[in-house]
Amino acid sequence: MDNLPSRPARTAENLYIMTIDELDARLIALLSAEPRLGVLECSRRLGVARGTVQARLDRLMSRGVITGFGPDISAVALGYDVTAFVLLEIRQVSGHDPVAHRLAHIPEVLEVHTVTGGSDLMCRVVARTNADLQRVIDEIVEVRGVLRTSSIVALDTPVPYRVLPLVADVPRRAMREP
Amino acid sequence: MDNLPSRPARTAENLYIMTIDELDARLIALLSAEPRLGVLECSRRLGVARGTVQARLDRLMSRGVITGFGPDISAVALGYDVTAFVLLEIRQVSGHDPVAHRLAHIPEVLEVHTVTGGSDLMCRVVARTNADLQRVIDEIVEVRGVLRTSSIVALDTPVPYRVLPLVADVPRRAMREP
DNA sequence: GGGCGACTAGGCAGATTGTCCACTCATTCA
DNA sequence: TGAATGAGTGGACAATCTGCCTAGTCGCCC
Repeated sequence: MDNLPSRPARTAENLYIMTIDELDARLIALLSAEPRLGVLECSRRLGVARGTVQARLDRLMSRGVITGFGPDISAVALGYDVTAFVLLEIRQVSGHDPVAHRLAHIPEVLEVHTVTGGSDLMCRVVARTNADLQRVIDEIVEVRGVLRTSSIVALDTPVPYRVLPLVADVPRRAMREP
Repeated sequence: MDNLPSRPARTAENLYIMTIDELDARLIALLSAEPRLGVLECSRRLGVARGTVQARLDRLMSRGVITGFGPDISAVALGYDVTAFVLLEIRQVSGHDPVAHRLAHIPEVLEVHTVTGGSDLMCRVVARTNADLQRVIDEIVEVRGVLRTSSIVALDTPVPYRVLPLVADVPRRAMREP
């Protein structure tokens, strides 16, 4: 039918930045909604041949758009009810990486970014309780190279992490732009 | 062999907060490493019977520890190279939720939290370029109820989002604590 | 002692996977 | 214009896995 290839838009290093087409987006949405679907069932739902789904999946994975199908773990279900973002000021001379590397050894640190603005690093941490958060922050402060921290506690998460709207938007945007 | 049940630690509403045991942790780690493994192959790798793996998986899912196996999408691979955290100050009278709801309509907004501190909301956004980030922020500012924003741009992500260390830590912690 | 939950080991029919093939259609390019 | 190329279709194959079931063992708790 419509034979729109999802052509690579540009190359950076050997990493393809690609524009996905509408079928890719539908496939991703379908797999997000019912992740345990097999290739065959996907092809039925999408109304295309099984080989097509297989090829699309292979391409999405080899181009790095889909990085995996790892199980999504709920920290809350494990008893970690408190989420916070901790901004770090660090001793600049030693650089960011050694500090980030040491932060990575704390299990409650789920994510670390180097950032612009008044701080140098920002990390996302979880804890079991507010008191437990104090313990985690203490562990962070003890990391060599960390000078100061300030925390932003997340009280609620009205929009949990999601990428689907973005995925759906890419083909639309590609449509509008030549 | 060791017959440690992963017993529910406490109940909140009808949501079980559970302590997982070491086999659960190994299963999650295995599935994270090779997500497309079937139940049978998992049982071989873990050295337990197929039925056990099946039962463990069912329980982890029904208790909400594993919330799904959705495909992990790389925003970068889709051309969204810029990540930023935007702190919002909002008109308090209208409340957080209406604003969060409107923010949810912007595809580039990947996550929204209500937070403590000087700001009211914090969201994680992505954009294609710095100029594109300006566009996204403009869209956010235009949301009714938003008074002011300040942005923290993530330059690099030395520790990308992960939960595995936490998962591995839970059985250890349960070991230490009575 | 009996009940209960978790685990092992095995069997079975049906469905799915990976991997072929031949063929069509549209686009690109010499 | 005509050949080559890439994407998709529809079908086929053996090998494998799934969902579901049974029976028996082990450890724990009332």
